[in-house]
Formats: sequence, C-alpha cells, structure tokens
Amino acid sequence: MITLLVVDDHPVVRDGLTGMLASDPDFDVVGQAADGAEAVRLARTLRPDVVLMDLRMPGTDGVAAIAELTRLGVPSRVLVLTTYDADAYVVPAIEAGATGYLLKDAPRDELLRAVRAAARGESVLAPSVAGRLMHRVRTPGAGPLSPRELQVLELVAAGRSNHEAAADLFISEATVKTHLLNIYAKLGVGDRAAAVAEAFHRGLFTPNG
Amino acid sequence: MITLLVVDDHPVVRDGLTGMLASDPDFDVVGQAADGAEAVRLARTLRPDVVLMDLRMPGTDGVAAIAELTRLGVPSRVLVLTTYDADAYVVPAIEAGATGYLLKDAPRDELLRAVRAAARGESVLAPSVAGRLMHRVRTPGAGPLSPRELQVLELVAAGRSNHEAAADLFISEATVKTHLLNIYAKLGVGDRAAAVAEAFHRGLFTPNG
DNA sequence: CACGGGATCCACCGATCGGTGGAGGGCGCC
DNA sequence: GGCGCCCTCCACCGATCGGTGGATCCCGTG
Repeated sequence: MITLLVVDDHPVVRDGLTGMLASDPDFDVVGQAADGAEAVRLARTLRPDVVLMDLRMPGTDGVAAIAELTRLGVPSRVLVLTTYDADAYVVPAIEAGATGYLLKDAPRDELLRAVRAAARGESVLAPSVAGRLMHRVRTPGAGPLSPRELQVLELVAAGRSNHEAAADLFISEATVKTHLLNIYAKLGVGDRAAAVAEAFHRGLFTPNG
Repeated sequence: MITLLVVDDHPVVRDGLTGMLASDPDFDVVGQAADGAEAVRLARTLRPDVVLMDLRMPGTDGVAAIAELTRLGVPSRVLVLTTYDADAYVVPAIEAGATGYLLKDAPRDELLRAVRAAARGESVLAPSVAGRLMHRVRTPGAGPLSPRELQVLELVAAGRSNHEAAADLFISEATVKTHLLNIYAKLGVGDRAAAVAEAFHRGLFTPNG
C-alpha cells in the first residue's frame, strides 16, 4: 500500500489524480494541497510515501516546497508532475531533491508505474526531461544567469534601453552592456530580442497577460 | 440531465473532469477526446449538450475544432476550459463560436455552475477573461498582427537582423523596418526586444524548449 | 592565502536600429 | 467605383547597440 499527497493548484487536476489513483487498491491518497506551503505542512504530518507535486503554483511554488521538504528531512519521495519541461524548472527541481519528473500528458499507466517506482526510491524521468538533463551535463559553460543578469534582461524585455536600465538599477550603462554581453554568451544568442525569446523558451520568463 | 463531451490532451484532466461531473447525477459524460479532430468526430455522432474543450492540443487545436463545429451546425454548446487566458486564445475562441471561457484554476462549484449555464445557452466568462474582452473592445486601433508581421517578428525573435530577415523573406530591408514600426504600434512597445516579450505575453508565441 | 566568479566601471568604434515622411500596387467589401 | 487594409519600397538622420580590451572590488571555497 502506497500513501500519497497530491499537490496542484487546479482542483480539476487534484481530483483527476486522486480519482485515477483511487481506482487502484495499492494507492491511498491521504491528502491534497493547493500550494507549496500547504504541501509542506501536510507532508510533515501525514508523511506520505510519495508526494505528487506541481511546480507552478501561487504563493510558495513547487521547487521551494521540495527544497523545504528536503531541508526538514521529510522522508517522502517527491514526484514532480507538471506541464512544463523547460530548463529553468527541471534542473532546480531535481537539485532541490525531487525523485522523478513527469509531464502531465503522460498516459495513465505510465503515471501509475512512475508512482510505484518513486515509492521504491527509483528515479523516473519523462523522456524529454531526461534529454534535457543529458544536454545540461554535456554543455559545461552554459551556466544559468546570475540574479543581476536576470534583472537586466527583465528590464530589456520591458523595453528599457541600456541607458534606462542602468538608471533603474543605479549602475552605469557600461555595466548594463557588460551584463548583456554575458547574457548573450550564456544564452547562445546575438542580440537583445533573441535573448528575450530564449528566456521565454527556457522558462526564465513566464508569459502572463 | 446534461450530456457532455470532455476534450483535453491530458488524461489526468480528462479523468478529473469526468470524475468531478460524474459525482453529480445531473451530468452524464458521454465521451472523451484527446484532440480537436476526435472532438469534432465525437460531437457529430454523440451530439452532447455541452463540449468542455481545451485549446492547446496536438494536431487540430481547440479553436479550429470550435470553428468546425460551428460550420457544421452542430448544436452543442462549447465551453472552453483552459489554463491560458492570453489575448491570442480568448478572442479567436469566442469568435469561432464558444459559449463560454473558463480557466482551469476555477473552483469545483464554479465549474459545475458554468456547465449548467452553458447548457442553457448562457454565456459564461471567467473574470480575467471578461476583463480581456472589455479591454479589447475599448482598444479600437489595436488590431491583431497581420500574417506578414508575425513572420517578421518571429525572425526577429530568432535573432535575425533587419537585413537578414529581409533576405529570408525575399523583401527589402525597408519593408522589414516598416513592418516592425507597425508591429511596435500595434503591440504598444518601442523596440524589438519588448515586442518579442509582448508577443509571448499575448500568446502570439508559445515557449517551447 | 590564492583562486574564481559576480558585479562594477571605462573609452572607443562601426554596425544596426528606430523614426520620419513619404509612395504605389493589390485585394476584398460595401 | 471607392474605401480600407496589407504589403511593398525609398532616402536620410540621430540614437542606440554590439563588441573589444581592459580594470577594480568583494565574497565564498578550497
């Protein structure tokens, strides 16, 4: 018997997962949470075998929740289940201590197999996610953007010129340009427009009307 | 008794919706589909009262499916249920003939109420979606990008210079610049980087690793 | 302590871009 | 036919940007 905690901000998905898992007598969903903070609270008291965790949630997000569980030494295995397979989600989630990473378009039986595997402590990765990880280890110099670089890129995406961005950050325009050159190198692009596009592709930015 | 067709490419969501609706004796889920083409096929034969339709799906997407149902004169009401509330989805879906537009983070009871309302032929809109529509009517000159403009913007997002983009499209650089100026005006931005960001925000571009 | 990395700054140059103010042809709709 | 929209093209200018090749400071790790 495997006990589970289902974490997702969409009620539809929570119910879907719970229902799907309830159809199998091996599984017992002992709790549900709609955000990261609630997830940590419930995981600490319920101590489920597996936590099915979405990443993008209002308030405390999934990665922060995973890190917190790891820090607290909660023995539950965390299986990430999300729609997004962007770099910016995959790597931090695994670094934070996730046991597996699945995408929501996974078929029913694959999900059930993954939960069983996670309960045994095995690592389960969706194919595209695995590919992303391989690519990551094979690309050494392409580290992530520093916080400052991300700030600069956000301003650029907001239409600020180098000069304006410098004023916003209380630094010189030269520094902004240096940051941008480093950003281009890290993202493998040649200008600010492509850098913004790449930031969206990597999940550094999230589209929000 | 309200008959329903559930359309979503995620098995988890399909099951979640079906389960949620099955708990109420007024509803009867008579079919499920994983993409737009299947949705049209099933809707024609099953003739459900309401079609719960996701928009982003592999193959035929939701908007195309809605348009096809309208064209065929299928009497089912279509209630869009998706994660995305970007301009580029909302307006086309409603133009295509959707009766309502809900977001997946809607609570359980709101969803049930919306389905009943849709079955009666009433229009139901999520608050943020309604806001978008209001804004749309209040902003007259801000029409959508033309196909050509979208092409240009895509090239710019890919890091092409005006000169390179012109070569790609077999037009002069002057034309590319004209298109870009029109794009800036339509998107309400001042440079190419901000235009790319705005395109992602409006759902004109979709992030994809 | 030494090393590396992040953040800051400078001067200088050529290339590119944003902006103006036009113009003409084609297509669909009323 | 006229109107509007889309696509196309031109010349010119100032502002901005990309790129080079440095430099200093601070901080945390080994």
